[in-house]
Amino acid sequence: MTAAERAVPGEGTPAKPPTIYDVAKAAGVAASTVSRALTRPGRVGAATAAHVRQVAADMGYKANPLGPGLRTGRTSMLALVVSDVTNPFYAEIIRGAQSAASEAGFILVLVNAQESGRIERENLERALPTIEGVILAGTRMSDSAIGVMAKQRPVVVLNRDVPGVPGVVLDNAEGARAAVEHLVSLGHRSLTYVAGPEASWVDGVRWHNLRQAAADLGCRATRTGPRAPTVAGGREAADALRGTPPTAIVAYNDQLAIGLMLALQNRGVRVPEDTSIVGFDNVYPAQIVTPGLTTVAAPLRAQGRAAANALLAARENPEAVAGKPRTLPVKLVVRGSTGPVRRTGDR
Amino acid sequence: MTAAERAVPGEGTPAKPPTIYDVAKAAGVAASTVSRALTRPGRVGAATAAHVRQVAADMGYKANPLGPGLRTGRTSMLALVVSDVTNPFYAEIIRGAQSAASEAGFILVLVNAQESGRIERENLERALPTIEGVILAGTRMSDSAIGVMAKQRPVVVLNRDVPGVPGVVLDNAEGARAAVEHLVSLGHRSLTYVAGPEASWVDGVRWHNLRQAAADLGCRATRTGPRAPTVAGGREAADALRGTPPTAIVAYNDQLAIGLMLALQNRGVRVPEDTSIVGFDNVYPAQIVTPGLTTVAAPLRAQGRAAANALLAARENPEAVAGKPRTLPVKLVVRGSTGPVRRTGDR
DNA sequence: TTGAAAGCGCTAACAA
DNA sequence: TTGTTAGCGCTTTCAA
Repeated sequence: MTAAERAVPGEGTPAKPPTIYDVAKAAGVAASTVSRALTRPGRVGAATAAHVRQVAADMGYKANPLGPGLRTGRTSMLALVVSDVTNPFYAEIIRGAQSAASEAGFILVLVNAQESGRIERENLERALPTIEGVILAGTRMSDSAIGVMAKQRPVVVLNRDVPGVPGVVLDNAEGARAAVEHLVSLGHRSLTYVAGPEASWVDGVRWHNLRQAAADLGCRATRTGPRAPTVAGGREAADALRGTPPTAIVAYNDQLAIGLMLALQNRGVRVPEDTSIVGFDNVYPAQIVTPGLTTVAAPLRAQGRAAANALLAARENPEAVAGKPRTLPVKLVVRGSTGPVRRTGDR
Repeated sequence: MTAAERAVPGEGTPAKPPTIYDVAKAAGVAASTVSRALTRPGRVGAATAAHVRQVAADMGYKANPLGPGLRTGRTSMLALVVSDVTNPFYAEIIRGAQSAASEAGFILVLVNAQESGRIERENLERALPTIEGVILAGTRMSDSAIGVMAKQRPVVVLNRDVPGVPGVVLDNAEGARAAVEHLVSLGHRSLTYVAGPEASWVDGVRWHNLRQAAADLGCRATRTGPRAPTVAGGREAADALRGTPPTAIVAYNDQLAIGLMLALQNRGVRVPEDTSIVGFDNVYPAQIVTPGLTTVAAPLRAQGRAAANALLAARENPEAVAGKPRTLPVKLVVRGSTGPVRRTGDR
């Protein structure tokens, strides 16, 4: 009986996938022998192994990871938590985590928080017993809640420094410096930072580094916000910028920068002639707006990969990965949204 | 002993989540009683039930779905297959499927094909034994391969008509008609359709309907392509459009339309003054480009939800859902990329 | 109303 | 080298 024959029995009745016992019976050996032949080829007679593998292949047998998972807790599943799947920021992170996971034979469970702490908690709790580790790409959990979870399962945090929990962050200092240097080289002597969410660790770091770099390079830096890290938030920020807008704006992220740019343009402000705008992340839409957005590019996909790999490493050896978060380099991508200062010394 | 105390025992040693036996022992009842108290409150004494629930809550007990999953195959997991997570087209679909799944107490496993049939097959095979059903949002599988899989697990296909497999499609006829009507009302008397991938079911349907609508409304329709359904594909299409571009272009999807628009603008073509452009889907970037893209909006999130719900329904009653795919309405969103014809009768 | 026991698919440990 | 057995966490019989 071939795989195809088994797969299409009556008609509507979904054919159950074959179990290891089906294979064992068909091959005339014990189930443990099948298991060994498939997972530990060395520990079984060559002829038997070949035969078993042949039979298993014919039947289309796939070991159900739930079986051993029950014993060992090894389900070959990882969870990735994002605050909103719809946010392009997560797209490349998801992709990176996905491919690293699947290369290691793992399945990726996507937990979408839908920007709600409650939904995040519910979904994560539901997934938790099933999975072997968690990547927190965007979360509303507190540091202490993360710490508690990290006691139960390996956890890797992205773009956040949670003491005692391994993390992958970006070189925000370098990014801020590059952005300011670029603006200064264009003749800008002051800039306005449009802040993101108040609670955001990254926001604090970015503003700190920006101010630092500005001070070092003789540039005045002011801060406005906080705003939601979205296009809508950017539009609001533009509305709040009454009168003549600043000559240079650095936004918390690309989404905010794009909203800002669109709203300012709508108001008749020319970008970059009147106002230069810089974002962070180099999200996909940044290259699609007109003019293209100058931005501090984050290696998003690499970040996703790094997170998944760190998790897999933590699974093997929980002690090894703790400590300082891993820092990934960033680089400034210059597009059309930044240009030389035109106006001189306005307020 | 409270949940917190159990959660943080030694230090580094990850605390195992409590099993039903832990709860049973703590509550002084049999495991089966715990199970009943938690899942079938009616079939257990009121006092016992309350007590057990209290103890379970204190210990932070969550039933591990893998246990019963082993018996019944009910793992409370659904898989969603997309050809590329990075594609904004899938963002809202993922979100819709995710929320419908999690409302039903299901976990969503994300299978990313990375535009490769091989990777898709590997990832899906790995996930298959674990999951209860599959949503194929974007797949390279053949109709027959899908049919075979549908015999083993409930399957729902998006934007494709696979005989015998439940599906959720868009009202492409209505969409095409709306697009053509809009263009005709602006004075356009001819349009060019830039086709998407050759193998795409949707592409065929869109072109067919477009031609039909154009014929009905006295408009000439020509076709060019096929192109990759991406911004890059759109740029290539623009390059291939030598000489004066058509006065009206309808693209296979928004991505293609955006690439087309950016490349044409780059070449000095004004949109919509020289050329009007219409896309399909109303993907997020469509509202961010300048001018905004006129597009046939698909209820992407609703589609994701509908697919997940159809899958859950199929799980209960496999026979009920087969038959004609469910059709979701679309509507034209008019933005700045379309305008009245300026030039007259150029070839 | 409650408890005891069996079994889901698999593999590790023990026997032969 | 191979087979037998036990047990992972849970629910569902079957008994009490």
